[in-house]
Amino acid sequence: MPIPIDTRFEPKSAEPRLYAFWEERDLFRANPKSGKRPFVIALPPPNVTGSLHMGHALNDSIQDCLIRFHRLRGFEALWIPGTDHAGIATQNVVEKELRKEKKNRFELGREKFLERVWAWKEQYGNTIVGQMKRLGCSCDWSRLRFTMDEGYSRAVREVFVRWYEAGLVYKGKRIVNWCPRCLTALSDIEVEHRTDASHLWHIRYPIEGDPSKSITVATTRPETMLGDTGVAVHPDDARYRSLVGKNVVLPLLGRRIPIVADTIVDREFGTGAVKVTPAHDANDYDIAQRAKLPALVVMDEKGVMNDEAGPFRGLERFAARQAVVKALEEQGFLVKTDDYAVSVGTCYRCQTVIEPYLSEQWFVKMKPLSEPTAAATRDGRVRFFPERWAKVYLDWLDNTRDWCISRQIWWGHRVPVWNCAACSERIVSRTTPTQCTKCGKSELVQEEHVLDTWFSSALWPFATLGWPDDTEDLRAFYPTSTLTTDRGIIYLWVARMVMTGLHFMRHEPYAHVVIHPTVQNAQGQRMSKSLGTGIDPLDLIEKHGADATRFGLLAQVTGAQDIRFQNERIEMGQRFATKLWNATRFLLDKLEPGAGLPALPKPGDPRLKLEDRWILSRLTSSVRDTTRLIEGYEFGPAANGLYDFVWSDFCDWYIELSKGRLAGTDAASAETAKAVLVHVLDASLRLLHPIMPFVTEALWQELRKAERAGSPRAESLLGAKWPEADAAREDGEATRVLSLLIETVRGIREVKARYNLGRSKVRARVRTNDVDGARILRDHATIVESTAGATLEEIGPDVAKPPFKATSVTAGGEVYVLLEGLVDREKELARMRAQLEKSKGFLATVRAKIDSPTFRAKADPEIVAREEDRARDLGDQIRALEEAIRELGG
RNA sequence: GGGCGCAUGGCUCAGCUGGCUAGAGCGCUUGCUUCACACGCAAGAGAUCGGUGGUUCGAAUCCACCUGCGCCCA
Repeated sequence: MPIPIDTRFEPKSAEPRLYAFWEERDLFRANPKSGKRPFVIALPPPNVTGSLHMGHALNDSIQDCLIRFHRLRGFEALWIPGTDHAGIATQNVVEKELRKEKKNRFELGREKFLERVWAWKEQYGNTIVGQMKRLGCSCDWSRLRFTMDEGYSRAVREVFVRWYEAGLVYKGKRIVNWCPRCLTALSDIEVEHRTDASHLWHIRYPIEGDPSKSITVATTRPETMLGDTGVAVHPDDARYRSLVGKNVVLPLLGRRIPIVADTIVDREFGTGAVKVTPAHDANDYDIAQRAKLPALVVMDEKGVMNDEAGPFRGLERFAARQAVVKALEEQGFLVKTDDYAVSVGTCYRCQTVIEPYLSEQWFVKMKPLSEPTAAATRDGRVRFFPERWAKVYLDWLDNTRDWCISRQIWWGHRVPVWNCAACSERIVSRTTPTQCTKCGKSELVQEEHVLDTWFSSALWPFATLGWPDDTEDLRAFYPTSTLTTDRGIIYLWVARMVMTGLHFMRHEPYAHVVIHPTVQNAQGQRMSKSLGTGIDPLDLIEKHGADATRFGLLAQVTGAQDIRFQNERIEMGQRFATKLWNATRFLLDKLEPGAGLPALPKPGDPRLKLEDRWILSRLTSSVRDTTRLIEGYEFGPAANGLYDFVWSDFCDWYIELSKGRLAGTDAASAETAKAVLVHVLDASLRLLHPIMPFVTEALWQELRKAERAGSPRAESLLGAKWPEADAAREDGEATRVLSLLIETVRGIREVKARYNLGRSKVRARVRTNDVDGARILRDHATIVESTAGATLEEIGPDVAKPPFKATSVTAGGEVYVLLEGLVDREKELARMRAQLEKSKGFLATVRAKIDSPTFRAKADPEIVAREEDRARDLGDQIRALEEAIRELGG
């Protein structure tokens, strides 16, 4: 009585059931006391506003693959999940809701608004968690964190205070990316760049005291000239050297401003002279710092020109540009206007053009933090996969500016700084103070700003584990092992996590950083909701199953930086899951429930037949390859290698070869075949589990039904062990012999296909090139006969050619298939001539090598020997083909 | 302007440190309802590996330059 099993795997119903099975048994929970070596991944926290997109799906598949792989390998595997409060994004979502109600946050007030955001978060914030479960992610949900939960917020304050006390956090005026619509500073990643067709305006600035002389500057933003406080040239520029130190009279406003020298000026750009507007350009700000020029803000926070703009006051910045150009032209200061493609930064939320804006903000001093961070990568403590990303990362660390950490929004960690209204004392505190530490009065006003979201996520690897408390988790699981993420946040997030980790934990937060490719759509475009170019991974899971989705995504991961999404790969995964299901079905049909699984004979046991030794040898290679590939984060080759092994080696050949034995009368042989089938299938399930957790778990449990009661086999595949590569199972001889047999089988099948003989059995003779080959074929004739659908009448080096036959020339000799008058002479000739041409061409290239004395002298002796073997085989083949052609009268 | 990635059969991609008669999946052609699987089995057609030079006994693989597409930084 075989073990019953559904004819088909239905991911839609099976996957949620299996996930519930894992969760009910709490199998994802990590134990800090286990004493096992930890393997830890901190999930890059998705935005609470987010839903699973293709980038998440890929990144999560990679992480789950690593976590499940290490879990099977005996590590204490911990995948820490969580979500990010995502300042501006979340605030915008709730503001949009308010707008629908014809309200805004200012009417509500800060406190009420924040209540509203929290309510929204409670209701919708865990959407993505459910979606990750659909994907099969084995996160330890008991440790789910949120960047604004109570403990985490304490970590944020702790960091701020400690850095402030160390002089690493300061308040100051700097140029920031300012969105005049959102009215806040933005991080670099929140600024998108596009190229616009615009102009380069050349403006003449008269030299003070000598109106006949002037210096011409080129600019893409003429309206900012109102805030010019200098003109800069390169110190080595002979054209302007005599002018440095002189003043010019600023057109339109008549202000006197100096000409300064600075090496940052590009002599090739425009006229080689640039206007300096320190309050509205980051480079100009730097020049001004060096030249001690004042900074003059000429527009307000909404981008409207202020009092400093004189006659242009009240104009919106782009209207001001027009007006300024017109005025310059009228007054004869405009020298010329060139067409020019200009790169403009825009707000990623509202597409408003970003204004580099001098504004008072909180900053983190970068240099003392970035230097040790760069060193950690230079000396190999933090490695990147692929390695090339280390360079990108180091370039940024070596040139980074101070980090603006304050944002003018409400949702986030409010800067833990209070100012005393009575005595102006600044209090920076871990806890909310009630009275001034200096004057004792309680008129404290907290800073309005909140911290950049990345400030809190920079603490992720240790704040999630309970820092600043000295928790058991922190001791057991920090540092984490591997971080996998998108290249887009290498600077913003990866670098900053390493900085904080080194600074507060005195240890880098992870040893490996895996930068996964970006998933593009089939046309090579970025997947984006607003462009409608995205594909929803949940649709894929719905249609093809989570296993198929994961397989398809992982199979596409190679070293390249982009992958074009191929639905075919997902379909491939789906068919693969079905294949695995059916292979198991085949085996279960031969097993009895509770009867116990047959034990695999030891290496060298004579019960193991050729094909047994062959598949066990192949399995050994597959175990070794898969282990190495996953350890090296080479998911594509790992997935594809397993696909080939299971499908081609195991299903196409081994299962086919086992059928005769299982149906035959030799009970011992059948038992051995069964044992090998069980062993290889079982190992394959474990190898595939990190990639396709659901179907492998389902089949594992089916296989378990054959076990006797009390078997030590784990109730879930999650409790199983990763297969070991057993060197004693390696068998080069079996591999060599089986390829000769496969060659011969293919020869016969090819003839049968040529004559459309379908499933009918044919009679065949095999002429081998040598006695050794003949012996092998005779020993294993049944293998050839059963898989080729043929009867081998004669085998040997001098087999007589039958009169009516079709011939197939193989590497080991010739196969004659008896055809009794069916032979199509033309078909045979065409076939053989084509093969002859090919072989001759190949022989020529091989000969060219062998005949070259330098080749013999310089190439590896192994290579030389192989080429000589090849030449001999080809010679045999060519002779056989020529003779066969002659016989047919060709 | 600097850096990086990609360019291989009709399509999408593998081919890491040079030894390949260049693989896979899809698509295409032919045959097969073979008792695990038609989401299948078997067989087949189809590529001078973007271009030009160079290094080498030997280059899809290394180097230089060029062309096209994409990403990042300034």
